[in-house]
Amino acid sequence: MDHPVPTQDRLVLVDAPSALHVRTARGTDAQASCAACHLRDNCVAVLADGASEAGHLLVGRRRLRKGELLFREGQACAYVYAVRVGTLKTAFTLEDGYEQVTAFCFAGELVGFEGLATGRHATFAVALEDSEVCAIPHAELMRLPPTATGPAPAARLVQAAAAELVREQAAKAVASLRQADPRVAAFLLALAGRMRERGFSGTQFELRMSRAEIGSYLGLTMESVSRALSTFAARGWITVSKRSIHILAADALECLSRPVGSALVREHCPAGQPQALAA
Amino acid sequence: MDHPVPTQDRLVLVDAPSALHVRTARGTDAQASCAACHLRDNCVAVLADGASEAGHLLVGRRRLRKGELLFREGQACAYVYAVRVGTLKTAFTLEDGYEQVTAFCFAGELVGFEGLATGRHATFAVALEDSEVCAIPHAELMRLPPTATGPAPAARLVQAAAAELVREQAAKAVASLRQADPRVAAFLLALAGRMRERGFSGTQFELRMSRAEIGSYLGLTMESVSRALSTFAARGWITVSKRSIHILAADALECLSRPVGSALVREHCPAGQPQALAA
DNA sequence: CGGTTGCTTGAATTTAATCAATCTACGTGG
DNA sequence: CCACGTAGATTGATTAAATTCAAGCAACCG
Repeated sequence: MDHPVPTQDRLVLVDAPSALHVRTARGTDAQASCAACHLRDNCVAVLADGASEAGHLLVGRRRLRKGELLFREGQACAYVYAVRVGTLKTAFTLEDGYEQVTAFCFAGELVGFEGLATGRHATFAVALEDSEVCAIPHAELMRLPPTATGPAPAARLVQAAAAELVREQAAKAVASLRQADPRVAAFLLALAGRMRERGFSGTQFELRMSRAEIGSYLGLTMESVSRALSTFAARGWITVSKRSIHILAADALECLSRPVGSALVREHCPAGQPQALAA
Repeated sequence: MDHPVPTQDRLVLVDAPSALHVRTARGTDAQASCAACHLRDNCVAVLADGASEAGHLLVGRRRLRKGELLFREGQACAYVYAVRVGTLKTAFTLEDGYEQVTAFCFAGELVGFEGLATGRHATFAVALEDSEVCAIPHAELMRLPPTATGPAPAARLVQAAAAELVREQAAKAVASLRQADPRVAAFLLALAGRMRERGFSGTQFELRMSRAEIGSYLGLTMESVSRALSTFAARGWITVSKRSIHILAADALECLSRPVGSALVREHCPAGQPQALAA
């Protein structure tokens, strides 16, 4: 059975029209306003803020300990989640019990989107470290009108969905690379880029996921991932110590990860100007 | 420069508040109402209809000849397209000039979504056969209020985006399978399923894309795709003649395509079922 | 008819998966 | 406090598979 609100024992949600608040059982108000959030400029879910003045939007926070589930496969989807702190992964279970990792989600990114398709989550989400998320009730969000400062939240949600789609397509392209090393290199670079976007170091960071999870995500075995990392380290491109990564030669990785296409000719676009929407 | 409307020389769009019409230069009105569309029940873009009574929505049709581009990479994205007739592919160009196919789009499906992320298309779309699409101006669509018959078009757009995302994740999972045959099997089954959804035969159909395109999509070489198809045919699971496919043993394909993880594997197919390529 | 495109098939090569052993860090319980 | 078990990671040897290179075939088109 699904809970109307992802309450944690000590977390109670209240309607807060002008500023988003979460009242905890401790009696303190956890500031849930996007305006005050440290992710203000990077969070996709800022869509939920600003809009709140016009309507009633209950945005709750939820703290997750490492390994804790945010939602499961098949669970009714009432919320879209914005990661505030930490890292999650989403995955689905294959018939043999093996799990296929579909995404890693960092602070400022949305999770649980896919559930909007059918109203039930197609994947499950797990915290890879202690994390905190904002739970945004998407049905209510969709009803909110445009704000003075921007388009309707719905539009921003669509935009976020499309961005997610693009990211997914890019990830699929990486997984389609035929060799292991380029895939891992591309993975590292993508990770570094996302870190940098969030204001963290793009050259030195901690992997929050296991080799096996990376492997699942990339379509490789754990061993292949490990070997690729070792290879990069042996060439002096990175240093690896357990899950701590230091990128020394991003350009070398970049060069390696550069996709080399399969033998597919550009049949439809002969040299010169590709034929398009006739002017 | 981008065009406010994807006009074709002989296609002129008119505002039609109560029913969506396209006036062609020939002077005839092409019925563009979703209500009268043969895809009525299957088209994701029905979201554009019904809503039209409340506001003004210009929906244009565009006919594409085989090989013609619907939009290019980098082009400003003013429309989301619904495929009415035919098949398209979307792809992006890799640095070496080869193309990475991201999706195949059949009648009743949406194309061009990814452009909403940044306002510019991340992929290009090409007709794989003579096709016809509806061009839906998404900015206008987003402004439309909820209809009597259902939620706001915006909500349905979000839903469609999420569905697209789920599809993409599933496709990525297929591309992550470590062997070629399961990938091709999964591809065939997915294709068959989509055909069936549209009311076509799920066992006998025509591939609209080349082996190379399938390969790009699946992360395989053309040769591997060809070999997989030959193998299936040799086992009597399908018949292949050029691009015509006849599925004889969907269950065998199903069993083969069932994703198998690495270390956690415990198999899997019930006794009697073809276990793998072992004859 | 000759050239092109797409597809199939074969043989050699390259590469990742698999199987297996080892090592470390870590938490638990004696 | 330390032995112990476990989980994650690394590395090596072997095997299995896809890619690559190459040849040939069939359909199509100007």
